[in-house]
Amino acid sequence: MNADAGHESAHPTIALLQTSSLVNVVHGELERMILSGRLAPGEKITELTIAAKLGISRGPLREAFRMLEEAGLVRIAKNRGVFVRDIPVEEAVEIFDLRAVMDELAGRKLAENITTAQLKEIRGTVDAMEKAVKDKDAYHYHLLNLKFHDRLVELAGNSKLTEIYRKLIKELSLFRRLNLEDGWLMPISASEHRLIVKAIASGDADAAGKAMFEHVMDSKARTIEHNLRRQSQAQATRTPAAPTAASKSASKTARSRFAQGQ
Amino acid sequence: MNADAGHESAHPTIALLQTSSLVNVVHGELERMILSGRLAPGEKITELTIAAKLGISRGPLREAFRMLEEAGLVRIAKNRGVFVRDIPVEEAVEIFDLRAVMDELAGRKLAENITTAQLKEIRGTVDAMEKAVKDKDAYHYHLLNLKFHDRLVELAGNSKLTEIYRKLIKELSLFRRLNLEDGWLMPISASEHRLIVKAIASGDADAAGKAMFEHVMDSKARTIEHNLRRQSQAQATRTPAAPTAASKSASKTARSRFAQGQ
DNA sequence: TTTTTGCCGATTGTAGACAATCCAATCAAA
DNA sequence: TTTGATTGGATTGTCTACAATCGGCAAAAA
Repeated sequence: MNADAGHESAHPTIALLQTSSLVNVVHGELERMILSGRLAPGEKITELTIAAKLGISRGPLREAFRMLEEAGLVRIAKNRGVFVRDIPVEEAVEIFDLRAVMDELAGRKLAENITTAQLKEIRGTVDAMEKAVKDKDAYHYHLLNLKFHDRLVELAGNSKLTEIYRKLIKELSLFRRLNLEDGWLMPISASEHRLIVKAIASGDADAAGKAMFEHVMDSKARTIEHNLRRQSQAQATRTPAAPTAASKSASKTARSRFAQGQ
Repeated sequence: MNADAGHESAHPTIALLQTSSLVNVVHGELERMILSGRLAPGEKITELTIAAKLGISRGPLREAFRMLEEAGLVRIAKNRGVFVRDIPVEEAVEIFDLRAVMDELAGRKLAENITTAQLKEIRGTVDAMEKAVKDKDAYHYHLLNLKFHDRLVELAGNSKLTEIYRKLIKELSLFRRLNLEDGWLMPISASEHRLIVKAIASGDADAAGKAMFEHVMDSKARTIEHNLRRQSQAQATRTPAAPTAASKSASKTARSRFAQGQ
């Protein structure tokens, strides 16, 4: 009977078995499939299909679905099934507004508490982002951008903030018009990241908070504009082309009103 | 084939059956039991007990538990069971900081968009709160205070903000030291509510945001102070009294380290 | 042709059964 | 007395089976 009651620091694979049940594993797997787009927004998820594919029964699967529902990634319609959620523009806008004040809070905390080692790490990420811009590697830039913001929020030291922030980011990734089909948003925002880091490094909480806030709001504006452009453009090609084919494919892919929030 | 496909506005009880499964009902019931304190923080919830009490099988119950876990109200420890979560002070502080910026956002939006009818409604709630203060009815005041803030956030018109706000409030109610044992916090904050309403009514977004922010931070400070006082006082009575009896009761009540977040 | 009605396959909702794991009490040994 | 192993009861994890519901298709009626 030494220090820890129980088995805190066992062998990693043992610890995994002790903490992870089938439900947890399946939940993680489904989340990855959804966030990667392998399960597309609006798509219906049939229990038996997934259960057979993963080689498990429906019980744990249904528990995982309930977790994903609470996380806002799927929608469960009684007697009808589970659908990957499709975030409407209005909700995306709301999330941006919320993110903005959360990032602002993160910026303020960071300006007050960040260490030089952490600053160095962040600068490294920004360097990598600028390199990705030079290489015109939009996908890599996208990943680095996610990492940049996630790390900043994490370093702010408020775990609840981090938790909610990540939840929102996951939901936002279901706003499909944002990142699919014609590549990721091109990095107009690259230079803003330098400004953010600079403001944080200066220790000026107001400036850092404002830099973060404005950055998110800019991102919001770009996303909306991008969305409007895509929408009108899609309508322009669809209307004169083949209206029947469009409605046909809409009913064919098991997309439905159940995908969106109520 | 008129307007709505399907059955939008059916008879209320029918609509209930169409949307609510056992899982939803049980989830709501458990949530009420937890938030009301009938299931206390740290307490273990045994599946069979609840299942028998509600007259259902374990399947839907387990799904409801997963939802509650994701909502942060319970903690599931593999092979060990479900425990009502006990929010530690540090987490409560984090929630307050987060709430502060969310309420600030709400205040700003309200200053820009609130209608006179809504203002009247809010003023009515504040009136009721002041009456409760006069009557020294702390419990009623507590309820009105919750309603006041909840309604303000709701009127801000950002449904995602509302959703997260409510989630945080629920979690915060599991910070048991906050509201139990020696009555609710006495309403030192009563006059601040008038200031908030006044700032919102003036249409000054900065002022309204600041008023909301400061109010939450004051609430945070009071809560921490209150908590520290309770803690030292509890220690003072416990240490000289009966140490063995204390440890005994601690093991008797099925409270455990699994109740808190990791 | 258009609408309606009844049926059938497919899918989900719930319950019950079995296997795996944990906790506590008991007992043996130092 | 304390430490360690063992064993039995209780509880959870998972699976399978059955009941309820839904959506689509075809046949019948208008």
